[in-house]
Amino acid sequence: MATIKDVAKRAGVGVGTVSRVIAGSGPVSAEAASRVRRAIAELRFRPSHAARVLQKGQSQTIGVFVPLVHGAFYTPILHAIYTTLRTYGRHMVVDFGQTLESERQDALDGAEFLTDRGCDGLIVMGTALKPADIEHIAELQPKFVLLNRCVPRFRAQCFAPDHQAAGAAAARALWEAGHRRFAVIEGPKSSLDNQQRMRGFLGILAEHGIDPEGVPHAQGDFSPESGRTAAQALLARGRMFTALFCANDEMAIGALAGVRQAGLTVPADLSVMGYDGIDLTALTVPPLTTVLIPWRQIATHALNHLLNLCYDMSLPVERDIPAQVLWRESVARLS
Amino acid sequence: MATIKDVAKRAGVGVGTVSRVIAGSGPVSAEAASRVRRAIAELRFRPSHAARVLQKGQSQTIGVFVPLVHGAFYTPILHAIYTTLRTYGRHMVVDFGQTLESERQDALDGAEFLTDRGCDGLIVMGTALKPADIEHIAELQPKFVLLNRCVPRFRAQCFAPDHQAAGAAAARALWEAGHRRFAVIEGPKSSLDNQQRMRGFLGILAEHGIDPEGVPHAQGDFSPESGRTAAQALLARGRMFTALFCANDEMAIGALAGVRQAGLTVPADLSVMGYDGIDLTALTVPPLTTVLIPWRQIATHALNHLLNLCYDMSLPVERDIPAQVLWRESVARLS
DNA sequence: ATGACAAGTGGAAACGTTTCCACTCACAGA
DNA sequence: TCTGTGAGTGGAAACGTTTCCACTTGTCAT
Repeated sequence: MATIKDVAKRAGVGVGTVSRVIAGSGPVSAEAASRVRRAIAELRFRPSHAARVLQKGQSQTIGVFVPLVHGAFYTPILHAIYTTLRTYGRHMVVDFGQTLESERQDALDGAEFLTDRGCDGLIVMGTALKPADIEHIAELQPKFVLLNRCVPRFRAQCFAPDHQAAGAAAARALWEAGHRRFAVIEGPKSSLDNQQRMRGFLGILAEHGIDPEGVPHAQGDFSPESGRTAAQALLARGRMFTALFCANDEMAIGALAGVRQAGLTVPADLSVMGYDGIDLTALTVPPLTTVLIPWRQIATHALNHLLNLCYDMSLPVERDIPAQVLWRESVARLS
Repeated sequence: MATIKDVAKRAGVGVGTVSRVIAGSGPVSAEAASRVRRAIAELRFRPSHAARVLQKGQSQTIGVFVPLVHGAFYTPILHAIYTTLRTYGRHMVVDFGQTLESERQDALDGAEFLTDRGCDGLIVMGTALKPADIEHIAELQPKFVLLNRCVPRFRAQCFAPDHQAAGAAAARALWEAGHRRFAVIEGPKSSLDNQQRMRGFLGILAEHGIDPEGVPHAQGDFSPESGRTAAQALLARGRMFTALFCANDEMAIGALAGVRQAGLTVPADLSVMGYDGIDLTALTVPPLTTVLIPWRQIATHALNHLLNLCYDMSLPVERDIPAQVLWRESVARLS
């Protein structure tokens, strides 16, 4: 591989000049510049990224950690971040967790990995992170934002939807449609955002005099398959409800399959409601009513904040983008 | 940030000794080793990845390019690669394309990006790549494997399923179930693997005396939404077929929705068949009959080959893992 | 005693950049 | 003619590792 010295020699200039041509910094005569550019082309010279990072201590790269690769939830967010980053000429390196159970350790490892790679800033997703974990991340790389997790200590760096309000909105929509008997499929206990939306949902029911303890619930792990089995388990106990609220869309999609396997039809026999608003919900059979969380926007604003932090930019940063209920066919209007 | 020199000073040894302790190479007395380890812990020393790569010319990292992030197809493959890599203590850096149309340029850019980052080897997915593109990649980084694309020049580095055989298997299954009138939803023209499976599919029909030209077909872009509109377009021309074959599962999922919107029921009125065997097909309504392509295994074997290339390992490498038809409920047996 | 050899060690050189400083011109103003 | 200025330039130093070579010790066989 050709180095900057080879280029300098071939162009008959010093290394400083070559560097200036490449970076576009400092003054270079037009004649020298063109000789350098030719030499670069002839030698197929590509600057060594490692040497650059070592020297400059900057890599123009943002590191992103997401708890899972597979599944339909995280990748659109990744895509939004990636697209934005490209428009600013920056790069992205991603690290993934393995399972939801190992999320905490994975996130810590991921933060180490990404920091070691010279990332100028970090975006960390995950709701199972304890405050101590976040302190640890902050120590590794103070320039970071948290997605879907909020801790007081780093409030300014936290970007998360109001899950409790969104859960409440779901309950209100169902109630207004005439539903009075409910069941829920929860996400994993470790997921703080799951707890929040369930609190919001059950809180509204309580306002209407329904004891949260009396609401049948099953637990899944956010995967479609877990939604299917949870729905079947719920139905096996007897059909004591008209509306089934799921903690995320993927489980709701599984629930749709589970309900069908139980010989029931959605929404004639049972209504199903999801949460998140992933694209696929528009194309299920029947199309899924869900709560649209503006994940892409939230991620973009989190990224903007991080870019401001890392590169002294002044991109607009908005918080509190509201969720909204997406009415489709999987919920019957009983009234 | 503490450097190796700081550690050496604090431990009262030379930098060489510290390096040997960290790498576990060369002889070090137990006493010196423990002093070094303590100094490392006290100073919270983390070796600079950039300096290492610069010095060693190796990064223990494999770069992966996939044409798209979002969508359900690529991420399980990514997950499989990632998991395998971790078991060998290696890392992964991913780069993504933006759209299917820009795949060629994206792949080239991706290969540059990943090579610059010091990746020891590359896995490149994408079926739109021309031989010249691949030459270009080979020049950048000779240690690479191609996933889902085959060119004679680099035969040993190519890992792809036999799409033609798999397409033929789909047609045979449909024929044996008694179907005689067909329609297809194709993928984009630029996708070579789409062409292959269609050739396989239509070839079998031709063997049974059906003129491929007479088979109604619509075109999608592999996305669910495009499958929905394609199905509707096909149906709008009149229901002249009993079985609809889709070039991938995501379009098939969309087709399911499209058929429903047209007021028809799957499989009573119309059978739908997918291709790929993504996990979600087990949970659609109705569950989707599809051709299971062993993507995870293919990816793993491609990775094994690459690891052998990069790190002188001797992992087993298998090719020609057969596809198989996954019978579910979306296809009616007419006979 | 002497030589051979291995274990253990320190530090210089090298990896390929960027940055900074010192230097040379050419030219304008006095 | 001299002086100041700024454009243009070359090259040394620095970034933080690994590797290699040279050196000191200690042990063992002769």
